[in-house]
Amino acid sequence: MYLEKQSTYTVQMPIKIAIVEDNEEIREGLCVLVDGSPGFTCTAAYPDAEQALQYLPDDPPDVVLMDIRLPQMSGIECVQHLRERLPELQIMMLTMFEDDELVFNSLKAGATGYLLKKTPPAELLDAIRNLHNGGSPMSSQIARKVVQAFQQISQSHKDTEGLTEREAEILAHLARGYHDKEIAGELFVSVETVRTHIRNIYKKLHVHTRTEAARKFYRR
Amino acid sequence: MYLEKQSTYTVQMPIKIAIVEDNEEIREGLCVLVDGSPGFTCTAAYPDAEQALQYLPDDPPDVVLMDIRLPQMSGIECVQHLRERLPELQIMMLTMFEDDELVFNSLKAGATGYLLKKTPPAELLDAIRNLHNGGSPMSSQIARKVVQAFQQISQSHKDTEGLTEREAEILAHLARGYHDKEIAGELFVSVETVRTHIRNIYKKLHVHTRTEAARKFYRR
DNA sequence: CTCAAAATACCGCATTTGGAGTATTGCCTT
DNA sequence: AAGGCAATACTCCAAATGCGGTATTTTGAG
Repeated sequence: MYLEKQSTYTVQMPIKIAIVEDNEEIREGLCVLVDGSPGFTCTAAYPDAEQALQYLPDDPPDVVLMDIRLPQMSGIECVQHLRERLPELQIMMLTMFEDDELVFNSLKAGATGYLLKKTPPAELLDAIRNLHNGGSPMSSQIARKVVQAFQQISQSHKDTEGLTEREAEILAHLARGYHDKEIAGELFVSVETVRTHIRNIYKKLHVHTRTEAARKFYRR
Repeated sequence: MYLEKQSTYTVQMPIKIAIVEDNEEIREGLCVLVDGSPGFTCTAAYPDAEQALQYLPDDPPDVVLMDIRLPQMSGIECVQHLRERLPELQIMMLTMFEDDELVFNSLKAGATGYLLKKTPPAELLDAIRNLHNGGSPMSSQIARKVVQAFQQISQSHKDTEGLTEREAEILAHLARGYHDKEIAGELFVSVETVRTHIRNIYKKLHVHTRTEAARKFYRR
């Protein structure tokens, strides 16, 4: 461990925050809240995605609070573009809705936090600190959605059930694009054996080509 | 809305909890904590995965607190098996470590919560309530890991960039396991055209077989 | 020990695939 | 008008694949 710049004697570098929100009341409210809290400073506030994209890169903040429903370009698109230009940027979606699609699309676009607007001020500040610290603050309800999507994607290898160990092994190689010959080499058996296994795999999975088999292997 | 059984006049059905943890001290501690808290009841506590699998289905709890590091069968395997038999079961991993692999494998296996053992009792109880209520309690640090994995999986369709529209269309068909002939039929062009496109796709994606191309299409 | 399943291996044959080259047409952009 | 790209289409050839058999050896459960 070595001493970090700000820990020498300065209290702490405040977390620089930018806000993208079309509703003036909310935007001002957030700005006042943030600026009035020790350890935070609001460096900019934009009423739409276009202005954010144009001016925000000139003075990149640490954290962006982003509304989803914006005029013209949506907050999600805005996240996508911001992330391309400023990969370090941490973005917290701040929205009225807990809609599945919106959550997923926001995360896919590159947001790393997702809170509802009704979140109490103290919690919001906690969450921002948290986000800046490498966490992904979100309600456990939202976390469940993410976990479920994650499970759905990761799992469903159940289609490969019924295969023997060896068959599964061969399917795994096949799915990576190897030729029969290469698989045979890897597993130290003859090509004919591999071919026999593959034909048995096809029967069990009810497919007729290796690409279909691979598809089942990677399933969705 | 209709009246639920327990809401008629009973205070609330306590949340039934089972514990799987090899360390006797911790196991007993959790048991006492849970049983001593209003709204919770500990219905069973097992020192290993085998006993949990054998006896737990006889009297299924609402929530299982599962240690990962167990003698013999690991907690993660145990989750997998429990989930197959009792799909309704909510399982919270309770462990010393915040290791990426362990988190992912736990979630893949079917756990929906993940907490560290150092979590204070009050928070633990909150989290259990939360889990039982459809949430996925986890620290925001762990949530970040999940989000990142999610993003990695969801994204990365960038590999198919550079392809023309037609090529992308053909790749999509190819990846579903269609033969050249079938693709040609679908798109009303000759097989030869399809073959030409496919060869161009191979060049652009730097692959040599359709399975590899499909792999890139489904990317991870 | 015995039976069955799994893994190994081979033959043969028709089809598909991968790779190379060439050519025509239409559509942009300059 | 000219050049470039995309889409279309064809030929030839070698290799890989899919599908039908059959057969031996190993392994594990009863």
